Amino acid sequence: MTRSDPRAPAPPSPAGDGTARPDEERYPAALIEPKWRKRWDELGLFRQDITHAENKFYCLNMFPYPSGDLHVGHGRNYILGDAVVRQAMLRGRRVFAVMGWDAFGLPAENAAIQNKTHPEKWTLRNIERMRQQFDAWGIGLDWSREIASCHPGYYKWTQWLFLKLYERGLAYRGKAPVNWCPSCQTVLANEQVVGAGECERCGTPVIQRELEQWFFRITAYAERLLNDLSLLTDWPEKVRVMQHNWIGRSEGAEVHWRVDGSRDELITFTTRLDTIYGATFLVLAPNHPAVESLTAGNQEIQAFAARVARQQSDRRYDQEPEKEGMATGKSAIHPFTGAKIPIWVANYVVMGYGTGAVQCVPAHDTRDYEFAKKYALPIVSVVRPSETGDEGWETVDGDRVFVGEGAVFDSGAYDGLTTEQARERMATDLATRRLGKATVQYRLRDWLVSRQRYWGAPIPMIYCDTDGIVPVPESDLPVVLPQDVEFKPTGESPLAAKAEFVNVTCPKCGRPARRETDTLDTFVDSSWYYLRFLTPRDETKAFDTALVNAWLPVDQYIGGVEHAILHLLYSRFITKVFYDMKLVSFVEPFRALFTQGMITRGGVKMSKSKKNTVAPDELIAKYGTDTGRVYTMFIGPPEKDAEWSDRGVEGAYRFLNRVWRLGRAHGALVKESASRPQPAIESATAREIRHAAHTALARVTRDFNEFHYNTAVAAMMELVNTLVGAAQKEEAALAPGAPAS
RNA sequence: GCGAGAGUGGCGGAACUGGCAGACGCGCCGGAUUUAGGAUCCGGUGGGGAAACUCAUGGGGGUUCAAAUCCCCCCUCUCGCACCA
Repeated sequence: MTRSDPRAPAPPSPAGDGTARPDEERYPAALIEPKWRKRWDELGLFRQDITHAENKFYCLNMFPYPSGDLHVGHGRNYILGDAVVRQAMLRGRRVFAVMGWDAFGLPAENAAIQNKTHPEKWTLRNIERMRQQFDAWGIGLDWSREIASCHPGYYKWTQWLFLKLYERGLAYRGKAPVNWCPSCQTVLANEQVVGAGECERCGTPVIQRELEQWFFRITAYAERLLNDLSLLTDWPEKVRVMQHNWIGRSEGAEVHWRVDGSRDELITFTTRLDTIYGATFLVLAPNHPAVESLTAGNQEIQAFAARVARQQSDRRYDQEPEKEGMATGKSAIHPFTGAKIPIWVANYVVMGYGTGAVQCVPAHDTRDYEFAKKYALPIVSVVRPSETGDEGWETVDGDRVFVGEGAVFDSGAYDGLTTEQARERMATDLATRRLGKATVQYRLRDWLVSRQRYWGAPIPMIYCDTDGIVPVPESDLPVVLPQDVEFKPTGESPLAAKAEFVNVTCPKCGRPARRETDTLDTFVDSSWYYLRFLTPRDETKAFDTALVNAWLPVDQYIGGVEHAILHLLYSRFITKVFYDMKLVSFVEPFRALFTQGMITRGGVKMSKSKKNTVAPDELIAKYGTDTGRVYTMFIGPPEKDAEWSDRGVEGAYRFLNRVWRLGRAHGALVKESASRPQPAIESATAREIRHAAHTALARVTRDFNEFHYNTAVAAMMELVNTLVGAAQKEEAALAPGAPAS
């Protein structure tokens, strides 16, 4: 921003004294932009009096993780959001635009280990830095409402949320596998497992370990989360579909199979109960709980199951692996025929879906067919296609397998029924005999919220030898994260090594007890933050029901598509829980959603680790904020990824200079003519200008409503081109052959 | 494999409900300015043709007075999920 930089905006020289030719005059961004930012601040333009909510417009960008310097890729999100905010404001909406920080999480902890600083210090410094950058970008925000999820005044209420879920039976403790590095003795997040399942730090193969962990029972809300997607008409179709698939509802039936020669029972889930007369074997997932008892003493098969289970958990293959299995030697009793069919363990059934046990009908399922062929298991057809043709036929290794619908045969009392009728009847009959029933399965799993990490909200629970699991009383919140802990990864939360933290008296019996030392997943922090901005400093409650009901749902939510599933699903879930608690009156937190694309450079996402970022500070120093903003808007369709181009930036800069020169040369005229009555007969040029202005107006309005900022900028460029052309024509007409100066 | 989206100049991309394909920008070419280069400003710029014209929106068919846009078949790419029982 120094004057000596030849590219810096030159000071205006209206006298045309020879230091700068009029056609070279630059837009003096360094003078103008700070002036206006100061003015907005003085006016309190973005401060909102929340006591009035009529005509409200709550616009929210997904709050960022304070990772340090922002680059122009981040800038795109906030510049788009700012455009939405300013348009709404100009249209007289009561705008609510706020910013916060998703400030807990692993990177802060890693940075702390690396730089020997405290995560909090690192985080707060980054926040400070990023706040300045937002300001330099001219993003209009009500900073008096800023929140940070790592602040005790905030996470107190994250902990409160946990207690509320616990009270309602929606938070529970259960076993779950974690990624474990045997060498580092630590739990690893999925993203710390690299290559073919190795520890990011030391390269040791990562193993799975079962730990007691906390879960949120989001599956209890699966049906509503699915159904209410239909309310979200202003969400991108893509995101709705992703959520739909993630929840993954399928209707089918549970079938109980008695294990021959034992009192044990296996439960399978199938969507094709109608084919059960064709079931010639059962397959269990390698980590199915029954595997151990069924194969007691058989080391070979247990080793096989363990190996295959590990392979499954890696899930780092491009194609499906070759199907592999071993017979357990045990059989199950077919609930309809009484036949004994063998029970196998195989790698193509996973524990994470259904019951982890399936009936196998090789004649009507491609996977079962493939497996049956390999191990020479019987293949029994029971469905006859209702129509001829290729409908419902699949090809496996050159063989044709019918997986479609039709009529069943060789199926006892059900012969002749359509597959659909057979499914219904069979389910009813199973239910009567208490051997099964029609059920609905979801792919969605419960939300594992425990993290064996330091930098997060402590889970407000206490373990007492007498009273068991005891929640921390609400009046004792927040459970404050202690400052001085050792961050060395040890395998459990660093909090566990902190005696002053761990040792506590039981709130029930007063005897010595231990605190939970795990912290909450940061997605818990972000699952409710949009409710906090209305009353960011309230120490008496998480949010104010009346205010929240007046100002929410968020009218426009903006963020990256990378949050299309988890963050949005969790927020929707928590909102529904609050709805059930009668704390909010709406069932969906975000009325409209816009997911913008990333900025790439050299074809890859702009990121610090890729070393392909463009620093906004340099950009602003060289061209000014508005150049960056115009370019960012113009770079391409906002919902798509866009490649950064330094040449493109210069184009935006040229455009702004054109506007500047046009204004300086003709601004006075415009002002004057505005107060003059419209002449009865317009000149051709005047008509051309009027037409261009109205066209631009219409297009920009339409484009803004549809997030087409790239074409809105183009429309304004066109208008300016027309005006410059018109000005030249007029000058030529006024001074024929008489050069000025 | 399933689902979603996309294929238009040298490049990013426009084209509202079927109505002049290529807006706008980058690049390139020419001009002005400059000792020169850069920067800046002005103009030109899909292919072929001297021209009238003509050919062009991944490929092939179709509907229509009229198709980038609608229908059918095929190809390619991107993203998401993935042995979902």
